Formats: sequence, structure tokens, C-alpha cells
Amino acid sequence: MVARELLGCVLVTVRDGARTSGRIVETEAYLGVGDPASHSHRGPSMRNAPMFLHGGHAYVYLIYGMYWCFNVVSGDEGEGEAVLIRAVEPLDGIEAMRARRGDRVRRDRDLANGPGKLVIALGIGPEHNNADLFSDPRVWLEAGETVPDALVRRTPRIGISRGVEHEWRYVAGDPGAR
DNA sequence: GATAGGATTCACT
DNA sequence: GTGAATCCTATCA
Repeated sequence: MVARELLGCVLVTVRDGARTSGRIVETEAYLGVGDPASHSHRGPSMRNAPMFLHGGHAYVYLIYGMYWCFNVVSGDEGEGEAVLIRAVEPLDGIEAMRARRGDRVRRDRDLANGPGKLVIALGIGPEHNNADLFSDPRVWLEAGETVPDALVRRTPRIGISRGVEHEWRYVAGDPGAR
């Protein structure tokens, strides 16, 4: 499952000349038709169109009218599968992240330990929707340390009301994750 | 054309 | 622990 493989990978962004990166420590898998919690389960639409591209594209959408969430498309073209990045561990550009997140953030690990937070910390926005993570100069993925199975926890997905029976949330066993 | 609700976060009690 | 902020999209009349 791609959501499992993404744990430990490094998400890198460059914005305004500042490079920021974070190690992925929490993900959630969303399938296409058949997964009632997924935006794509009713088929392609204006909003979820990027999910139906081939794997490696970015899907960025607005949630609750105020926060953006970042997904990595994980399926083949037409499948509608994607992985929501829920949390990263800040690596490079921590100063830039603090500047974007504001003074309220005390600990480094609070900079990006949530879907809406990491998007702000890394400077991701709606302009990154549809981006190809293999060729876009603003955002991409790099291989990182593989997280051993012993440190990976699986749990039900968070913040959804349907499809709760699937344990498709993957968390790297990091105490600060949440 | 109108309305309900959401893959969240933060301040406040 | 509870509730508000805020707006786009899908769904229904």
C-alpha cells in the first residue's frame, strides 16, 4: 500500500527561495469507487479530478472553508486513489516554517503535525493542485529512511463519518506525531 | 436556485 | 472538553 511506503519519505518544497522539507510520519489512504470516505467514490468531478490522474500527482483541496489538505495520488490513471499526508516531521527550513505558522507554535514538532498545519508550514496552497511531483520545481518527494514495521501503527482514519471500518491510517511510531 | 456539511484548527471554558 | 470560524462542492428541489 502506498500509504505505508510513504512513511519515512521526505516531502520537499521550495517557495520564495526558501527550501522546506519534512519527513512523512502520518498518512491515510483513500481509494476510488467503493470507499465511501473518499472524495472520488462517486467518480470524477470538478474538485477531485487530480485524484484520477496517474500516481505522483498532487491533490490539494479546501476543507472546512479555511484549511488546505495535501494528497499524493497513488493509483493509476482513472482509479481515483490518493494518500492524504497528515503529518510530517520538520527537517529543513524550520525558520521559514515558524514564520509561516506564527508565534503560537512552541515546539518544532507542532509545526506540521496535522494536515492543515503541514500545508501552511511547507507553503503549499491551491496553486499546487495538479502538480506533478516528479517534475514540478516547487514540490517533490525524496526517498528517506524506511520506517521498520515494528514502528508503524495502523488505525481507523480520522475526521470522517463513513468508511470508518478500514484501518487505513498509518502512523510512524514517533512520540510527537500526535 | 438553495442548502447542508466537510479527510481541521484554535481559542476559550 | 466544547464550539466557532468560513466557503466550496455536491446534492436536492
